[in-house]
Amino acid sequence: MSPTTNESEDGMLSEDQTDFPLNDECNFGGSAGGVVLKKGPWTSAEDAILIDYVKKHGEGNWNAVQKHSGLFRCGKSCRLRWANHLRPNLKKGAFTPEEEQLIIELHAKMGNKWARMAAHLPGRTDNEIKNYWNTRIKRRQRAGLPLYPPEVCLKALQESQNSSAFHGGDKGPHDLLQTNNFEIPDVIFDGLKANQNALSYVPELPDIPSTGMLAKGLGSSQYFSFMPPLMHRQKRLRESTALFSGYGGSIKNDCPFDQFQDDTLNKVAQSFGLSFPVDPDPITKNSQCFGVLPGSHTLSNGNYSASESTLGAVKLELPSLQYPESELGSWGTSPSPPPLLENVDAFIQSPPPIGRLESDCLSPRNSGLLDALLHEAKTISSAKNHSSEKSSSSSAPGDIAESSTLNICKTEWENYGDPPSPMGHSSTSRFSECTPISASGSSLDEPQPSAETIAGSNVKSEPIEHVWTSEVQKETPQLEYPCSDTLFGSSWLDHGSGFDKDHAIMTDAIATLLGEDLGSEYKTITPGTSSSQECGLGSCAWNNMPGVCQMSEIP
DNA sequence: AAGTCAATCAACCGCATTCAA
DNA sequence: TTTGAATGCGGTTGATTGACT
Repeated sequence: MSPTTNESEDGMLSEDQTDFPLNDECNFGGSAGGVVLKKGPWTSAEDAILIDYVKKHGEGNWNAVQKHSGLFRCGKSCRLRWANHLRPNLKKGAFTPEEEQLIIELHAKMGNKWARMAAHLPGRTDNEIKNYWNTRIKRRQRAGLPLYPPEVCLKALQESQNSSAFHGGDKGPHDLLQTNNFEIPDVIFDGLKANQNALSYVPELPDIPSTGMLAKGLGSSQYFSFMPPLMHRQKRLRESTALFSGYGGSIKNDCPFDQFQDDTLNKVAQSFGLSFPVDPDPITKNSQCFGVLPGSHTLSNGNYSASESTLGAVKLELPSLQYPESELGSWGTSPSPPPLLENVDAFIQSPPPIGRLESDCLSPRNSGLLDALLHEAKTISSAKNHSSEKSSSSSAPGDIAESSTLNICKTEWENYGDPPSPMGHSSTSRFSECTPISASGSSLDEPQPSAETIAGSNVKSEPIEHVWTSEVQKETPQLEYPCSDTLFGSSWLDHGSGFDKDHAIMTDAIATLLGEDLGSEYKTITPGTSSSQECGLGSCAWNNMPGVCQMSEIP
């Protein structure tokens, strides 16, 4: 596309481009010194003026351009034009395959840090990269393809682990793994594994950086199905704060979940940010799952537009969930799921410590990712199950405060979560999407490999455009369901009286949240161990999911 | 050939950060 | 320390183009 339009123009002012109102911040209240600033495409003459100005004065001080050059453009526009089109050494044309690969890798590590990514691509601009990426996302989403090729995930993972191993979580020497301010040391996960039983509670974890998300093992392409709605991160913070301010602020004291009404569910649904890559009718199913009525504005508010609902569209940007360090500390806010289920275990198996509840309750800054999902599930469900014994000392610390009012949440969840097929999307794949994939087609539901296994050569790379479909899952002859001890952490049952109950609570809540289909695929492993009557969730098909509705049957 | 739709790209917009007065 | 301007960044929008029907 030509960077300029109307080459015949003199580049100064044209009637049709200057008579509209100007209202952005670079217009100095609509004009600069009474001069209406021009907007719209640049002309070659304007380019020439700008180039000449920069030659004389150098870059910067863009607001002075208009004053000194007679160019009726605001400083921001000048800067953008220069940076994106006029500065020397800009590389034009399509991205090379190498560049594309690098973009993918960088995005897997950085998220939507276009400027930083551009720094790794000489001659390319952040705008170019951003446009490319957005186009690519749309394309892949439309095709139902995973966002990240498996090899990218693996590479990221390996690099991360190398970084962790050799640098103890410090930044590796390779800038590809350069961390932003939001990245937590990889050692945290190591510590989680090592101290899984010792950890009292995971909320001590700071925000899991999206940056390291893939690198930390959950980089499965399928993972993008859990991508939260993409918002400007500051907006997210603000909005989520506002979103839950009614809860967060009150939760400390009263946890007034009487507010947890229908719109609350909508909000929680938003916070989960669930989307379904190939779900033919995600709106409906999401709605069913989360109690969002079809047609509700909530989904669109949650950045799921009807037109793009299938995939959450461009909003599905995984690693960019990066919050300032100042925002870290509440595990429930973790923007990313833990890389492996064993880390999920660590996240969900331990009861919250006293004093953490306020930040954990309903996870003010929900990631929409699995850990948050699980956490909220646990929180909600715990409320129900503990409500009658909130004073019981057997309850895990923190549960007490959750109890009574959260019960309302659960009730609401049940009200909304009971439709026979809340998600219409295999919950097996739900979990699969949150776990590293063995590209050989083996299911993620297979016994969860260690991070080392995933990182290692055991994992065969798939073609970049590998499609993760239900067929792939079906190829897996058996879904060796990681049972409760694997999926949810053995310590659930190992920690004494409170934990087996929590275990059931947790899984029950997951069932409530995720819907019915999970059971169907697990049924092949432990068939017929339960019937719907066993489940208090009515039509909940989780009855077929061992370790969920039949949790008590797990030894 | 005309109309429609999707892809692409440039530019805009709003917000956050930085920095100097 | 405060304030406001300058700058940077990321998300979004709208125009253009090309493919398809």
